[in-house]
Amino acid sequence: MRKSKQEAARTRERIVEAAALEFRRNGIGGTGLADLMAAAGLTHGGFYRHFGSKDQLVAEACAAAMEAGAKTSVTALSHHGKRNGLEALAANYLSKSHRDDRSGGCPFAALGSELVRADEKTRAVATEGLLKYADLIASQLDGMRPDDAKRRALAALSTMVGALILARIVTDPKLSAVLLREAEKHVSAAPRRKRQLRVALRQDDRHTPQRRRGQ
Amino acid sequence: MRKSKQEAARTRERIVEAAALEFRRNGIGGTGLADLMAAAGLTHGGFYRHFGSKDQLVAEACAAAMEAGAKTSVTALSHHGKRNGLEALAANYLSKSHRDDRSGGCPFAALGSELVRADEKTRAVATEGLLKYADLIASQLDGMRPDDAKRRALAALSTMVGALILARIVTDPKLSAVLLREAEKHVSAAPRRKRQLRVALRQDDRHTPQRRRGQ
DNA sequence: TGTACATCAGTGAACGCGCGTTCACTGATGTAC
DNA sequence: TGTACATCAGTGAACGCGCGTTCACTGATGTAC
Repeated sequence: MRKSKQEAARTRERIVEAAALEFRRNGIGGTGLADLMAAAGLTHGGFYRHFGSKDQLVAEACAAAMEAGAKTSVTALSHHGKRNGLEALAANYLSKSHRDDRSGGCPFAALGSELVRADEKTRAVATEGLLKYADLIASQLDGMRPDDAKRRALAALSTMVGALILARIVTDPKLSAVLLREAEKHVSAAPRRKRQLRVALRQDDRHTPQRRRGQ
Repeated sequence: MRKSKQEAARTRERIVEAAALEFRRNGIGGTGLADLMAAAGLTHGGFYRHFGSKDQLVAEACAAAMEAGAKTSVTALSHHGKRNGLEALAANYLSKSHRDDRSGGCPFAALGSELVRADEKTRAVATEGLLKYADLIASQLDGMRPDDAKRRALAALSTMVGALILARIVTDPKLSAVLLREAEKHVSAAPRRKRQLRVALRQDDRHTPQRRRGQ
């Protein structure tokens, strides 16, 4: 029953992809290797031909989920309409469809409190993914100094992850929707508001010439 | 070996309190009933004299953790110095000591992604806790219409929960600190900024008489 | 290029282990008279 | 108030179960000559 190297490599990828889905759907602790291998179309015995332990798969599946999440966001960016990039990202992330699709969504929201207790390797992978995602957000914050943008991106990411988790926990659908909506407003409005404030204050300092003229 | 009703009631409370700690420390799935009963100074056999199932304990422990979390925040409010209430709450929640004390901290941050998969009863308890906590935050947002305050409180809570989870996952201590700091700035600065903006715009509309005078 | 042999991907049974849950038992507490 | 009995909090062994992991086995693939 030996398979070719090519086939074996494809099998391995299939296991990682199935794991990335199943871990996010049922949690890491809630997903058994037998179920997982079955989801990849295999029996559980073959698992250790590809991975040294479940923990190793966890790290790889986490990396795959991070990659997929970033890809989804890039797609959301390229497909958005008149809104700016940050608003498009926030609207996509804080949508009801994302809330209701745990297995295909953000790994931080799906696995957050399990990742806290994961081993060093997995947490390092998650850290790298977080930085990549933050950079993606920061790249959409034009008109800010790069390090300001990055810091603001981290705050935006915190808000999005927190809101998505809370929106998934809550039993009241209305409250769930409010959580998503308010986070979206908060995330996408803040930078504009800041700019607006800066403008307002500058006009104030300089005595708002345009309005003066009209007065 | 029968114990008096009073003693039994105290035992029950001890189990719930131990569970509230252990679940947050090791996760719900990661905490066995035997460990838990041992932590309460008992053997595991007696568990079912007090609870119908582990799930029932999960719901009660979740409620207890919510209660404790709210209490901590109220304490933080009463002990704060010159800062306003929201800043005191955010500083307390987003402190390194909270980050490093999972077992005594916010249940949403400690159990977030496990609560998503918890049963209806537990999620209802969590929902109630969330609303209580949001009200507490909202009560510190003076100068806003009550429903605006409540909505903003939900966004602030999302940011705090998300930031704390991410700060706990991340392997880089510097990044962890930045996550906390930026979230704190974001949460506690936003309302003030908004007020400032409103003031600036109003002054602008009314032609800022004071500044004019000095001009 | 053809042959003989080693490799190893995948199967399915089995391993020890810890889990949630059950149960017979103990003996102090609570209750009925 | 005292006595006899039922209750039941807590113990410790045992239950079936699913977990991660191991292993003997199969047979197609890869390799050495």
